[in-house]
Amino acid sequence: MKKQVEQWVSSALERLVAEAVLNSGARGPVVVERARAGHGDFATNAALVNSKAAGMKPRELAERLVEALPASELVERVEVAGPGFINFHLSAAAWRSVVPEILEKSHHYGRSDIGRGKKVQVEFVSANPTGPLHVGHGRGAAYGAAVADLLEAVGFEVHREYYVNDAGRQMDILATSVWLRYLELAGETLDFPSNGYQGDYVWDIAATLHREHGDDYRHAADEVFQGVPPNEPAGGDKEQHIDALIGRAKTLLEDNRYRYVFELALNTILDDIRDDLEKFGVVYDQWFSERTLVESGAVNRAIERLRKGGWLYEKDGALWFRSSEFGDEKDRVIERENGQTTYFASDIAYHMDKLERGFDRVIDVWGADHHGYVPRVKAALKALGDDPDKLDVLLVQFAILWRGGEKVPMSTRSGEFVTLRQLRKEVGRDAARFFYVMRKCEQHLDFDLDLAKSQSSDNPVYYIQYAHARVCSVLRQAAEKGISVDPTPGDTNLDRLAEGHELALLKTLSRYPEVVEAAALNEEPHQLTHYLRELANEFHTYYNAHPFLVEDDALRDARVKLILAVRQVVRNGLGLLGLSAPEQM
RNA sequence: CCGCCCCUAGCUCAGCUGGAUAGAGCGCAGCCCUCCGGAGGCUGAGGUCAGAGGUUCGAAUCCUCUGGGGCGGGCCA
Repeated sequence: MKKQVEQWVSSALERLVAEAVLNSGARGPVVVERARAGHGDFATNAALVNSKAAGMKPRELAERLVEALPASELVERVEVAGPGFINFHLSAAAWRSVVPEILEKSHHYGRSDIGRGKKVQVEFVSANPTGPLHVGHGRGAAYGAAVADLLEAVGFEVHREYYVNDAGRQMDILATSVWLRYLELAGETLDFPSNGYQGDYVWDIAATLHREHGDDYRHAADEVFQGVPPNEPAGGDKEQHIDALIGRAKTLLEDNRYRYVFELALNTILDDIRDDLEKFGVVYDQWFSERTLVESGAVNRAIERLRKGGWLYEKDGALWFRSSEFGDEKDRVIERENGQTTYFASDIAYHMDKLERGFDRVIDVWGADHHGYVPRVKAALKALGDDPDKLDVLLVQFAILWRGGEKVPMSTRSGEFVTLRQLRKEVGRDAARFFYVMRKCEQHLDFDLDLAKSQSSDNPVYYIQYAHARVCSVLRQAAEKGISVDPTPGDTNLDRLAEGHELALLKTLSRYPEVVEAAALNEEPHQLTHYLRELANEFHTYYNAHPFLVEDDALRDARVKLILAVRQVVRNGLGLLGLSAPEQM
């Protein structure tokens, strides 16, 4: 509907240009938008932004534009208002046409091809595989998945990816933690490092190792801790302590056995994460391993490209990247004194690889605590000669859980965090997916667990899903009463839709494609959650005001078609957010 | 100290990228409805858009400064 109005406006503008009233070179941005109450259905600022180019007052130009508009029976009247807005009042027939459109397009209603098949990669979650996902990752998961689905809905070719940090020191700490727990299970007594991974899942992996391999990996605790500097509580440095332990693990287990423990830990956790996300309705096209970047030589290739560009230098025995030349605060190390490349080096290679794969656009969904990282990655892309504007980083703020009016304490360090799995179990997948995307990403999220669980109209998830179930319920009721319902999308009888509630619903239904488009292009799923709540509200209001299964065949047919359209749109919207549309609740 | 983000009704938040009289839910006050699912509906009160300047026909929206809050600032990931 909006597109239709936009066409009328632009054709009127063309006409004035042809008549030399307007200078074609100096046209400002013309916007057509949904008008607010009292200003018709759509409004455009076309006359305001072009008045200078036309050399006449805005209202005067507006009158000329109105005269130049093509005639249509969908328009009731057009008026000039305020400083020079043009307001369109559409006929009821125009709005009614949305019902057959929805019923015909069915689950395609709201989809479009404005993305023109451009390739977009969305990388999200990408949590280190050193433990189960927690509720912080959950928001990134729900947000990234929704953005990806929305972009796909408007015609982009979307590639969903999880970057697996399987090459860093954290993984060594994990493997060593598992081994130490295994030693304890095997009967050794030792002081577990304060910097090691404390969670129960580490015990679980250790138990698997012990169950399947008995004492094969056992070494005496004294031997393990031989020459290891003291831990922090004992007056030492915890980092040096854990690094020394990693060294001992590698020495004592030797390559292949260490590798085995490492892989066991990695794969167990990765499988768990994959399973967790799948049950959350989040599925990836690719799990991209950091290690393959190193092995394929991509990291070295990235470094070489930077070196050729003259963006590298050596200082204090390390290799530095001149990121400050490209807007970063300071230069960054990409290869350490000990010859190891940094995490940042991998990330440069990874983003280089993304663009080499031909994506027109790359979206990273990161936790907001990584925001300082954005300038250096963009700097690297610039230095490599790539276009940094192809990369869009969405920084997702933390979610704070509330239960019983109090913050749920979460300290990631001690392993005392709420896992995504626990959250799912407590509030269910649908509520979790919805609540996570209710706010735009840069907004802190207050996640009210009690509200998410409550089965009341205060809970937006239930309110919306109930609208869907209620339509289904009406249809069941009709079937019980032996009332036949015509499911064909024709427009017969629709002229019986004349109530104010019905007109309001029609207008809201017609807005859905615009909402999906805006939510997708702005990467803001919350626009869709707000819309769905509004639609549900209008439906419930309508339900309370008017009976649908009336005696009058034609009227009943029209109303049933309308609520079928509502059901379809609710279902489509929930689907894009990864929620189910239950037939009864 | 520096950088990024946030500040809109009592609370939680929208505000369609510069438009007309700033909106919704909860809460509060009052009222209606017992009908296809009461897991309702209607009305009302409630605002210096954190503050001050600036940009222009026009600012919650863009720019600068100030205040408050969050998060960062490793040869960690």
